[in-house]
Amino acid sequence: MLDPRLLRNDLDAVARNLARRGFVFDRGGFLKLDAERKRLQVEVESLRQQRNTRSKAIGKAKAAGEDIEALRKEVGALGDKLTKVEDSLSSVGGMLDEVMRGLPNLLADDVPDGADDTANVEVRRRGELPEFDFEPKDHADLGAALGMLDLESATKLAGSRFAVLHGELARLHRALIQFMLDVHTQEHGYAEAYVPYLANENALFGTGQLPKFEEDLFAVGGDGRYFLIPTGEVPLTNLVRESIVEADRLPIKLAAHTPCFRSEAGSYGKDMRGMFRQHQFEKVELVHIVRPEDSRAAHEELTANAEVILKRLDLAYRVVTLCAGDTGAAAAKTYDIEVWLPGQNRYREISSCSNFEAYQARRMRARWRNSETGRPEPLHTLNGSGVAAGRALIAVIENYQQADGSVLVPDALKPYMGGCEVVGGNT
RNA sequence: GGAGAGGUGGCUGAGUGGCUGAAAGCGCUCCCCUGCUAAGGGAGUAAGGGUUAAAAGCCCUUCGAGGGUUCGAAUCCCUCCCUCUCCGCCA
Repeated sequence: MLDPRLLRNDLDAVARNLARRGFVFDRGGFLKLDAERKRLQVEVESLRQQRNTRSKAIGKAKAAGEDIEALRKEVGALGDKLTKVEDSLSSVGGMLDEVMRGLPNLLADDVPDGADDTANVEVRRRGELPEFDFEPKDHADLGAALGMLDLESATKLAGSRFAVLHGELARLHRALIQFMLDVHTQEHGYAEAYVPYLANENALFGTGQLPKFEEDLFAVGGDGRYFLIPTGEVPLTNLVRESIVEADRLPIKLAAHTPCFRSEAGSYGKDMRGMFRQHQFEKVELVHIVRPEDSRAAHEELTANAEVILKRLDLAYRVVTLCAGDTGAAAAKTYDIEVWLPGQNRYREISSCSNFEAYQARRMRARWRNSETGRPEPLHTLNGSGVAAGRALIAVIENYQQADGSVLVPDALKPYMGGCEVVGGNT
């Protein structure tokens, strides 16, 4: 959500910023609704004040043993009128809320213009592209040949866009997760958390998945209204929902390994090969909760923390700044980290690191106590994958493949592989 | 799943129809006192919103959530959510 004060004071600037995303803001409609809201609210409050004081007068008169019948009638009429105006206010207020809730975040100044991912801007490249003296295969072929990536069984068990991993490949996947968690908690100062994999509507509203992106989520039946989390961001960030964090507790840096569930609605036919785009995947998520003045630096730090994982795995990658049209609705600015996949002969997204500034915090009512003003103010939230485990597995398979179809275990993962140095080395 | 108890400010905890946005205590902030420390004295200390360019002031709302009764609800009624205790079940 945006600062309502900013909307009132500098509507044109807000509209101009949102237009960069291609979002058309109906300024006239907003102004009309807001003026109506203001008028009704002033009236409601004035009527309430009258009712309150007259009701107290009844109490006094009654205590003094006076006749209160006339007063009671007068206040009763006041109450009827109040109810009517209140109804109008809540209807106008509801419309206004809907407009407010539907507004995307303001983009940071340094987000490049552009409509889609072709306009994203590369920030840096790291690592050497691997060279093969044979024709490299992609992970789907390699995994199938190893007998360790079993998409047919996954289809039988659940459907398309699921995977079953076997043996050393399953272990390699687990090793990646352990490795990433260890690096972030032991070297980057993140506190590890274990969190629910189901979230309620409030939590999903807080981080911005609801109400606009419900079709991307899996809903779960049962008494309550639950959804499978699409990312660990949802439980981690919502830890500060509806709370006021004392300044000396900031920054809060959290890391968690969670599965992620995405319906991938609207992506039919896209990335159908292998396990690149799945309904279920694992991820180590990093979240920062910071003071507003620190969020830009935290964004760089968070992104660098995720990059360390790829550096340690000796994987080539690049970092891109998403352009205006490609930046998610809740984010002010996003860096995507793209890892080199020899099987696709290009860089593909393996992490997305975003600064949400106060957007999620306003939706969550997550505040910190600013000692300079003494007031609770929205804090800033950030998150990024550090990194997606399923895609990291793909990257390792494709980058560490050998001519015979086996896969070398990267040095960084060896401590987690119980002596196994080559996946498929015995076959 | 069965039985019971309960959800009040940062915390503990009073409060069964009006003078209670809320006693008291703890914590915290500021001031006074004290050579330091400890102890003591005083004042302040919820959030959201409206009015305002902003503030001050004034006003409205909020005692788990949502409805209802009433001139008036933390207090009475209904529904839901959550927490705790005991029993059962279970990894």
